[in-house]
Amino acid sequence: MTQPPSTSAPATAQDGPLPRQRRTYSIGELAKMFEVTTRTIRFYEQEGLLAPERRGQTRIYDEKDRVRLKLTLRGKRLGFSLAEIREVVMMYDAMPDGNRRQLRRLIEILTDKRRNMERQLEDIRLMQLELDDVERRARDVLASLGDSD
Amino acid sequence: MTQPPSTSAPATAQDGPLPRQRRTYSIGELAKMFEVTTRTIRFYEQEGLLAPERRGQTRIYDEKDRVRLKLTLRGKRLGFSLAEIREVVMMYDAMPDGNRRQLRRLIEILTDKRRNMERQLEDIRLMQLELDDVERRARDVLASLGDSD
DNA sequence: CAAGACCTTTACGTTAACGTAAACCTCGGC
DNA sequence: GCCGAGGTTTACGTTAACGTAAAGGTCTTG
Repeated sequence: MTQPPSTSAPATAQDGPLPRQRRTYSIGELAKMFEVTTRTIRFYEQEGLLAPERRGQTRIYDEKDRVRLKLTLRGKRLGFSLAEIREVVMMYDAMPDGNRRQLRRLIEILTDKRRNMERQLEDIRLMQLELDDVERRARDVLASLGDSD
Repeated sequence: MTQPPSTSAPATAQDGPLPRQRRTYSIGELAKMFEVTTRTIRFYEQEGLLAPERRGQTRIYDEKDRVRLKLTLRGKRLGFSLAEIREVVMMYDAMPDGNRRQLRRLIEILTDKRRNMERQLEDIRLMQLELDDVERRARDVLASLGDSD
């Protein structure tokens, strides 16, 4: 282990309240924490979504990196491409000294994403109804199979 | 969504009582209707998600096919793979004469999907908050840029 | 000092979901 | 008769998002 064995991470796969003291993480820790491979994390860096510091060769991730990874994975679960995620993330970073055009563009993108979310909400609602229906039918058939088989 | 009723029945002479209600679609019609390419629709067939009838070489889609395509595309928007979608669709079709094991398996899958939906709902909620936050900041910066730029 | 355990880079492989192109029918209209 | 707008098959190409393997560095622990 390259890390000080002070506190072993719980590896809950979700973000939990981790000890305030531990401000940095190794790539392996993050990988376990979010249940992804180290390859994935390195790939995200290569795609410009993460930029951890280095101690020698070794990557050192801090709280900000961890949050980014979390947001990235959430975006992925919602079907965003890494390119889309990067677009927002990078613009967010460039915001403080962004010019009007960039900011308007960012807001435009956000509005678009929001519309996307709305549609997904509706899709989920409909899909849930579908699933309910199918399951109900399945249970009916199963019940009707009662004593025969 | 509702298109002019262009029944693709040739309406040749020798007309018997044409089954009203029996609307059919060409592949091109469906493609336009859902804003996908014909390639996509053929691909879905190849993957076992659609099974249109044929008149000669030509594919003839009916109402059931259209609904299937709609559900498939909705599933896709929610991040399901075609394999996952097919799994549910095929089990649904095989339901009537399915055995216990198959039905239980189907219900199992459905429960899994439902969990998936729940998580997505939460993800969307969180993502919306994120987007709100970013947009608010962006607007703040934009406002503070008031007279300078 | 050797063995693990963890990290690194480089680079080729894989899968899903189509895109794209070629080469071909077939039909209704001018 | 031919033309354009549809349809068809076959088959190779592409992209995103990693997987996987090789070959090697650095600790630390027995």
